[in-house]
Amino acid sequence: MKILEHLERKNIDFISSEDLAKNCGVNSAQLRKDLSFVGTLGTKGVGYSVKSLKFNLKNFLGRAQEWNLILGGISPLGIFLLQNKSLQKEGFYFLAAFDTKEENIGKVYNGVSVYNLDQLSYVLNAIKVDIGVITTETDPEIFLKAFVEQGVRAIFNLSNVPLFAENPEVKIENFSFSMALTKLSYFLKE
Amino acid sequence: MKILEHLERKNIDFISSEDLAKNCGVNSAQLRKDLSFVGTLGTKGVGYSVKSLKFNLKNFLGRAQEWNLILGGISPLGIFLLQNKSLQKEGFYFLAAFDTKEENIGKVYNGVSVYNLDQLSYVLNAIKVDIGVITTETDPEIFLKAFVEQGVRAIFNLSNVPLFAENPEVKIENFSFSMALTKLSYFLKE
DNA sequence: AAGTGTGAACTTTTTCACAGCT
DNA sequence: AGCTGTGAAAAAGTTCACACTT
Repeated sequence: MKILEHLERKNIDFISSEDLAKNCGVNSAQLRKDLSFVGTLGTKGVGYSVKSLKFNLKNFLGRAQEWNLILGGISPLGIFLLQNKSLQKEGFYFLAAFDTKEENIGKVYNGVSVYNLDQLSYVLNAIKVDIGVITTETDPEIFLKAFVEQGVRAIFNLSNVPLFAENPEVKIENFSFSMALTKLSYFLKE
Repeated sequence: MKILEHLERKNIDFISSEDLAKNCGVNSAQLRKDLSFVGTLGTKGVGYSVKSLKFNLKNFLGRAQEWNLILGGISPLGIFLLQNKSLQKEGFYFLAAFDTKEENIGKVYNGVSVYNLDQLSYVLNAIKVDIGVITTETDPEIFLKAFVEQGVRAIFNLSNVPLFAENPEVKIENFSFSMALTKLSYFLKE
């Protein structure tokens, strides 16, 4: 996606799987097979149109539309995400934030109000939410449970404790900085 | 790791691969095979000692020691990382930050000074650096190139453009919030 | 009895290689 | 001539199932 935009900026209109694969750090057959899963996107003897590939990929990945998010947990990372405008540019909008600590309730970050987690079902009556983002430092399970109970089917978990969904209807994406850095520390250690 | 600490807090001393696998959302045979790669850690008929497993895993993953980081790019995310104390608790220490914009040079965030990228080799004379963290919003390649040239072998790339190392001696870990959220948007789109 | 460690079977992913379109 | 789309082959990863240890 970002690579295609990069190519677009360089005014490259068409690209072969070979060249694109090099940009992505993968094998060209791999890339062709993956793209063929999206649809018949290339032209034999020519390659892929950067513009149309971007369009098709965007649709396929669900990035042609906008998505509504809620935040669980007013941590430094949570506040960072609310204040950061770049996710909005990508089509991801925070509509509300929730916390359990009384001192945080009622605060407003970049136009997003913080509600008590108790109010979740009440607030979700008024808005349609696609993704719940959990950034609390303690007890992420509380937010997971509450979000899933209220019908949120996609969870982005940025707390330090990895979460796993028993319900296959719910998709959880886990990420933590220390986990990512651990992969590098393992590499450095040989 | 975090799961083991969680168990420790619950005063669980020994755990079977079956139970631990449930906590990790994986198959128990998988878990046993993975752990056997680390060493002979379990006791037949009993299971794994949580404490000793944590110790062995920490060593294996290179997390028994501390690591020195440098930051490339004074973006909101970069400033967040410098100010956030939780990575220090995990043994990851930022020693210096680099930027190309004159207005940022000389600033200090949480005790970490911002230098001009030109000064990289000079600064690295004085300190040993393990991991370069790139958080710039534009031209992450500039930082990648400079870091790798100065012998940094592990790169954590948080810019929006994924990076790939041609040199197999260098390990790059890519992450972006929009990429992670895209996985969820794809899931929601079916 | 309980539960590890691990070969063997199975499944998935990746790569090769080439027929066929432009 | 150049490059895609895709079967077939190879490699990698996962699960089963059980001998063996405490």
